[in-house]
Amino acid sequence: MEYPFTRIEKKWQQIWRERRIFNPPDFPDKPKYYVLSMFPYPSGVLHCGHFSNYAISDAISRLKMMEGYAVMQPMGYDAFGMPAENFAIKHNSHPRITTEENIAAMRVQFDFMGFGLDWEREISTCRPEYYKWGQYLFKKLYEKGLVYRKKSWQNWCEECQTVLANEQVENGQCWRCHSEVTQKELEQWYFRITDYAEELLDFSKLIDWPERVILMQKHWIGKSEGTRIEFPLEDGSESIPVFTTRPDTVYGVTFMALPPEHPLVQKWLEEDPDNRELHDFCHKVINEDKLLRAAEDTTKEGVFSGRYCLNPLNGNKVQIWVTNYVLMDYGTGAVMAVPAHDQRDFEFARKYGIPILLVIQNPQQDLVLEQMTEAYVEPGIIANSAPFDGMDSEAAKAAISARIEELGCGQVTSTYRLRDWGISRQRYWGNPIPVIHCPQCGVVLVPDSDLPVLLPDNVQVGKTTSNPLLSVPEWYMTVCPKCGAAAKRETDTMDTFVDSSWYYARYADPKNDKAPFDPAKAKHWLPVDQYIGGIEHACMHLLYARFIGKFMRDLGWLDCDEPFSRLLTQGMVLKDGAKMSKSKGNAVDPGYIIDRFGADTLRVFLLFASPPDKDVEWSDDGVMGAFRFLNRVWRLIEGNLDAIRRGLQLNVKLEEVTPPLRDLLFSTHSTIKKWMDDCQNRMQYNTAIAAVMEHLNHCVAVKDPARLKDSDLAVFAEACGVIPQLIYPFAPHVAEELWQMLGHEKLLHDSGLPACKEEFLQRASVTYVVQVNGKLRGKLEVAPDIDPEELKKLALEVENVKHSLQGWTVKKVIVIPGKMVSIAAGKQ
RNA sequence: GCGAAAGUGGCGGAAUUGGUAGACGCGCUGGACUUAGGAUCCAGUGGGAUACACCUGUAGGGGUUCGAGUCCCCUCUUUCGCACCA
Repeated sequence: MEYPFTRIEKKWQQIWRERRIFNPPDFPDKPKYYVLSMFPYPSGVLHCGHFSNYAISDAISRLKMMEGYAVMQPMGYDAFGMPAENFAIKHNSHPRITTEENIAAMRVQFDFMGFGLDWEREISTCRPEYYKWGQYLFKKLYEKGLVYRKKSWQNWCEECQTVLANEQVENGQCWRCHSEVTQKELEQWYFRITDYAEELLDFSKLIDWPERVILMQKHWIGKSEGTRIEFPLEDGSESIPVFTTRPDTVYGVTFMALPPEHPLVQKWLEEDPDNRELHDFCHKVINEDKLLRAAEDTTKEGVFSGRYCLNPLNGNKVQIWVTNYVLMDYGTGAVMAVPAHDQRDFEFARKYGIPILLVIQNPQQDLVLEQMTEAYVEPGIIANSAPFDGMDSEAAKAAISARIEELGCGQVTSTYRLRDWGISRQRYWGNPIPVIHCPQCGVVLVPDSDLPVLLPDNVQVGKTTSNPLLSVPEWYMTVCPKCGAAAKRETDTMDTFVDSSWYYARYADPKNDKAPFDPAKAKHWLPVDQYIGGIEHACMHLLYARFIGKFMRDLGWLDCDEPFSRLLTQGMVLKDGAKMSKSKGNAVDPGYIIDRFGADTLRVFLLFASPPDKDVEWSDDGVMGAFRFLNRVWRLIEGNLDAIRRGLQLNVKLEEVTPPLRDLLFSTHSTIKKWMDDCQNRMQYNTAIAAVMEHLNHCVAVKDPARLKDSDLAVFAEACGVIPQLIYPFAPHVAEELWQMLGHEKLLHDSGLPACKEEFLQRASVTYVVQVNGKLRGKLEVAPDIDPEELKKLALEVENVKHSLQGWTVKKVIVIPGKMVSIAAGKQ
């Protein structure tokens, strides 16, 4: 017989809805707990990965409710973006329509699972009431000088017909469609995330973020400390700033390396239209595949520009080369080349016969220039550097930097690998950038009263090769809000990561039509206490959201430094070792599983299969195992209902409990203890469930419960009676039903945590293991408070121990309280 | 190349501070029961062996320790992130 999961699940979903247990007020009288899962893109289907994510967040949420918190667990849709646009093209429809249809379809699936979500707070980023405030936020950023426009070489995805931010390029491919990313020169809007680089490196306010994610962000931001030095051009007209982490090698500079994109190089190209060599080289390199050009094994190439600059420290003439190995967008976009002490410069200098000058000597073994096959990059003793000779090179870094600052030709500084966030997208289905381009006034922000800039509906989606909004003149043709002249709207839309960089705050006040949210409400609910999502967003969404969170704090809208206190990166759901996907044909339909075994079974399976942060390997048999477990729980309680209900009225009198039930009593309380530790401290639900299974096995083993004497019956009833509480976070529907059957009035979220009573954790006897030289040789059942000396004596008298000690001499006996006696013996 | 994490039965995974390796589940083997089910219950299940005083075993090799899956050194493999960052 299978337990009636369909009836039960429907019933409790309805009761929860009616009692509004998942709809906390704005200012609850209990302490708050904010649980958030990264919102999904509305594809129309929830797959196993979603369910695994939400099963985890729902378990946390229900646990916190039992613990007495007012829990908010909202849900919404990351609805703008390329996939929606492509989906609509494929179905010959409009993204607005397909997106809303998909949202409706997904809502049904959410409901089937019975997740404790507050649907009154639902948001969808593609609705004007939401994106209006994204535009407002853009304006705030602009007003604070954190938005600018710049023409430069962009990561361009031909397939998606749009640019991509650096974070969105993976191994030279688009993060979404995995087609090759090329370079295109475009004028783009940027958010100055680099202004927050230093603060983004401060991870101290994050309580439980995976070390891995912190490390990834740290590397991504890539702070490096060094010195900025100005190298004046020979003619004195201007100077080239460089950034170096090796100021100790300045005297060894023999050439200057510039990328073709460098403004000075661009200027020279204009001045010397006839310099074919330079023109050809620059043209070739700029149009080269960026990935290829950046590859480490790409041959270093360059041409001499024919110009010189001067080393500010000694006045030496320095050749200026245009090369393919310097990046325009890192540091100052120029490198002082020290071939003796930098491998790249070394290779380049050898290839083009540029002089090499040793300025650091290896203290172990003198370097001889002619014999060097690679650069010497280790610290050493300064040489050929006039006043600094003989100094330790590490000390010289500071000394030479100080000298540079004294001379006024540079300063100690830091530079970051992180670039500003390019947020323009040449796509239709996104939030319009609230800007008007006026021929007279230039860039003009759309006044607040005109927000939102509504996305027009009548766009020829997918038919254009250029920005789709350019096909709607009646939309982009407008008048300048300042001077009234004919003007043109910005036709780029915002990166969808802008939408998701502040949504967590909107949930605190999702229907506000006067502001993005009421700061008082947001300050109450934020930060998010537990955030859950995939690790793929480590350097994208999670970095952007931290940045915008800090910005909103600086506006006074929030009072937390970090939007997400705790982060859990959940694993993927795999089948046959590979990520489930429709294209691979290995996807499992969660709908079928729910129909056949119920939502609780699916949840238990997903949570039991592995710890939350590890991948889950799908297994049909595993689902059966979860189903069997819930059936066993059902049969235990339903089959002994009268006895349990009777026993729950009785008190446990310890002295009257018979030994087998004494063990069950211990099991009840040690299980509660382990369960609490696993759920609250370790966030390891697989072992929490395993502990309940083990306890269930003990309960089931009790024979003829109805005939137990009072104290034994009380123990049995308590043992069984606590199980609904223990499975509530994982299988809430069946838990709630059983809890009600046991006669409880309150719902489980309001039942408090099960109590572990220390006095029942005392056992009548303890098993000690006896080891001889690390090998298990016997066991002892003794009183828990046995005298150690007595215990040693007993251990040495164990038959098997005596036998294995024959011909050996005992050297030491070690007692590990409650666990073992270890005997060290030697040959004598 | 650099950085990080990991490697435990036939499988998913336990072992939290160095203390009985393999909890729990799946699968498998044998049995019981049966209004034959995707049922339930009982027993067994790391590998050996001369099968209850044994040996061996956590990728491989060394080391520390009374005791190592856990700590240290070396090697191998896998996964992930970054990748000319000056």
